[in-house]
Amino acid sequence: MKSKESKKVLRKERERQARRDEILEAAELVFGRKGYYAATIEEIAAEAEFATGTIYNFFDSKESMYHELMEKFVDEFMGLFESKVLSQADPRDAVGALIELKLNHFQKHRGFFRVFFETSQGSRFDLSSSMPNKILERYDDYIKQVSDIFKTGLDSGIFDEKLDPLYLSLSLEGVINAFVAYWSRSGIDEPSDNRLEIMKNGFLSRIQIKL
Amino acid sequence: MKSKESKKVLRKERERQARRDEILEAAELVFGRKGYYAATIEEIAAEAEFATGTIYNFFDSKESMYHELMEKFVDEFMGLFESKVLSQADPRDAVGALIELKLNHFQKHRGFFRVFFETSQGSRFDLSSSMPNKILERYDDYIKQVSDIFKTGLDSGIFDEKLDPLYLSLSLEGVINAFVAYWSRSGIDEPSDNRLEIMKNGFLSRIQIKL
Amino acid sequence: MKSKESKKVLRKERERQARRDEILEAAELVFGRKGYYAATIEEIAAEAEFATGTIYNFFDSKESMYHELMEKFVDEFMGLFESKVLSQADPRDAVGALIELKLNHFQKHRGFFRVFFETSQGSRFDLSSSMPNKILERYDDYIKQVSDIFKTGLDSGIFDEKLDPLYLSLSLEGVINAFVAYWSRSGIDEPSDNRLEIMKNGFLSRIQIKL
Amino acid sequence: MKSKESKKVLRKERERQARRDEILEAAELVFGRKGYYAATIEEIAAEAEFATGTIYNFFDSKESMYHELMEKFVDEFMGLFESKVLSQADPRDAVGALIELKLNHFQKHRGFFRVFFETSQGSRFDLSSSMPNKILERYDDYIKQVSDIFKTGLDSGIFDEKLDPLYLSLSLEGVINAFVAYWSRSGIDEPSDNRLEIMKNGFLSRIQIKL
DNA sequence: CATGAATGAGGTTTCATTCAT
DNA sequence: TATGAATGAAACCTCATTCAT
Repeated sequence: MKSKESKKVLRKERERQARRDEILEAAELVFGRKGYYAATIEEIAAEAEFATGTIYNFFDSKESMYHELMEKFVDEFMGLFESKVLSQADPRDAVGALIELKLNHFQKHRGFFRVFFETSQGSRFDLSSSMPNKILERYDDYIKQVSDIFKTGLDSGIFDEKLDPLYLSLSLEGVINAFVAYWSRSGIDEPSDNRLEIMKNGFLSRIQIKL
Repeated sequence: MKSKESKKVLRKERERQARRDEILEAAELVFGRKGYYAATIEEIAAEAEFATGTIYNFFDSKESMYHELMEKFVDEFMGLFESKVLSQADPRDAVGALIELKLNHFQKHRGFFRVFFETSQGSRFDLSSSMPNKILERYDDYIKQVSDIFKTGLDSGIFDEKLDPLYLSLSLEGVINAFVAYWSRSGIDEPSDNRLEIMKNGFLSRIQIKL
Repeated sequence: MKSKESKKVLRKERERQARRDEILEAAELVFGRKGYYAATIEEIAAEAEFATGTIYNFFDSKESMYHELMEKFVDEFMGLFESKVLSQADPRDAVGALIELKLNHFQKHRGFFRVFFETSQGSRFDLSSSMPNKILERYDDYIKQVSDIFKTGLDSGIFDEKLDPLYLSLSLEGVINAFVAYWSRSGIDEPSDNRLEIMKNGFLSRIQIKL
Repeated sequence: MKSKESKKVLRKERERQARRDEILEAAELVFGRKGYYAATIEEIAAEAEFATGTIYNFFDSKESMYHELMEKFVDEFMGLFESKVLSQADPRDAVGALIELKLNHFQKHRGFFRVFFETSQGSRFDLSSSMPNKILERYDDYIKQVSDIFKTGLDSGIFDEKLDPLYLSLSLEGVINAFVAYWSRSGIDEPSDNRLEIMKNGFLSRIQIKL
């Protein structure tokens, strides 16, 4: 049983974490709206309903806040990638799960997605910082894992043998990104099962062996 | 026959335009290297071998220079799109020509491509400005024209009828972008015929009616 | 006999004073380490093992805390000056006692000595405040008292008559300060009797009548 | 004979240097008035009659400006020390010249002297910066050179043999500093020959062999 | 009184833009 | 037109001080 004192400490710790998360959320919103440079700490603070200085009680700098956000974004995605995609035995299911995951994840982090995309496509904005490279490495790693899924499908004769796994992963990435961007642009918000079907059928049907 | 006076004016005008272009070229380089915000007028001026102030004899502001560059980028692409892609009678040739065009165009403007991509994917960096929207409109217009190509192919039974033209255009965009980004990231430079073949076969073979 | 109530009040008062002193001690440490500006209330609070806000239950501001510290430093010194130096009948003993006092006092408040020195040498850091001037006035007063010691010695033929009392006081100050600074710089800590002898002999032997 | 162009470049260079010097002068004034921390770039800029940003066309940062000033101060002093003091054959003349030099130099840089003193007495304000240590090293070097002067005098029997060279140098430093501070405090400005005599006689007569 | 998170004024620094030459 | 020094608005960040608990 925990002492009163220790409970109090825990509550404080929880509250602190909650405020941190609120700020991160605000930052995601503002970075998503404006991009890294045009976003100002003042705007993030206002969005989070705090004073400017308060932000610095939780984060060291604008840059580190951005990095944390980016990392959280990637971590969350990769966690789900492992649990929902890599766990699938059938490559077709894995690809389907991946499409679903990407659609959902980008739907959820709509605003920030664009900023992420900037950073993952060639190191933008601060070459001196090591973070973008870390992100890129993780991205390439992810691409490799997707390739392995396709490879399994190709080896087992499920997917058309004339295709290259890397080609397939990049294509899948590209197609999903293009659609997400398109839907995001057209301002339609609802996460539609319809979309999911379009993507799955569109992509999967193209690469499977025609019987 | 032109008068001496008018010839002189023309020469001056030509020279002015030449200097403008030099500056734009320098700007493309620097924006491509650093991104919009990290690029400074001073660096652009140095790259163009002019003084800082001189830039403002040709452009109103950093932003307008950027917009013009972007517009030029799009204009050039759309010009080629019309002359090389839309002119093709057979949709298969059109798609092939489009792939070739995009690869070449992005190869040529490698650095700026990233910046363009940032801006074309949703309105980035300055919502107050109307320019990004103009870009977006043109982009959507372009997508529509690509869709029409696919529609023609679907209607005439060349492409698999179960596919949606918009789906196909976005997919093509996405796939090419993903590959360009990947190749750009891996630092391999040579404009390879090989690549062109990979893309053409990879994409076209997937969507044509199997006989 | 004191009432219970009054005793309690006294105890509380004593405890309050004790906490004040702890804070002042911590402040002396931190000011000595970092100087006035680089010292932060947070660091002082941490050193005193209090929360930041608590400091303000005892002091109005960083500045007033600093002033009080400085005043305490001077008060303590002047108290000892009166009891140990001015009480000496023989000017030679008085000068010896003064040298000993300064060495000990600066040894004890080593860190803060530098900060004190900054402030005592002309009005440093905040001209709007009247406090530094009070310090300077007391310092000049002290110099006058030291001069009187020398004057007594000169009048009674103990010190060489050709010397000026003010000259002698300032010289004594300067010589001691230079040595203290030198020893402090070289990092040697031990309060050495040796040093005391060096200073006493060095200074006194120079100014006494040679027989 | 120089070309017109090269003359122009030289003139520009001279003017730039002149403006740099004006800023340094303003900085010396303000640092002298307020100390390093309380001095603001804005105040320095105002004093130099420039806009805030202009300062940064000449100096990298507040800190580097301060360092340059300090270094200039020391360089100038050390240059004169070599040419006017070390050149003296007779140690008595050397000591006399040193006293004169210090009085003049501190008279000239009255305000900054206090700041210099802060920094040379134990490293104040930014321990992470390497400059204060460099200053301290140079100061200790200087003390060593002064010691050598006294050593020469002691070895040749001019000064009283019972004295220690290091003791003498530190004493000389201390005495002069105390006097300069005193005179500076009392607000009397004129560089008086009288003062020079007081110092020379007061110090030199004390340490020479009485015949 | 003690706490420590929140505040926001103020300082340093950058850089697009202007303007006198 | 070309120049590049000067400008000053605006951004990031620190830290003395306040205040609700």
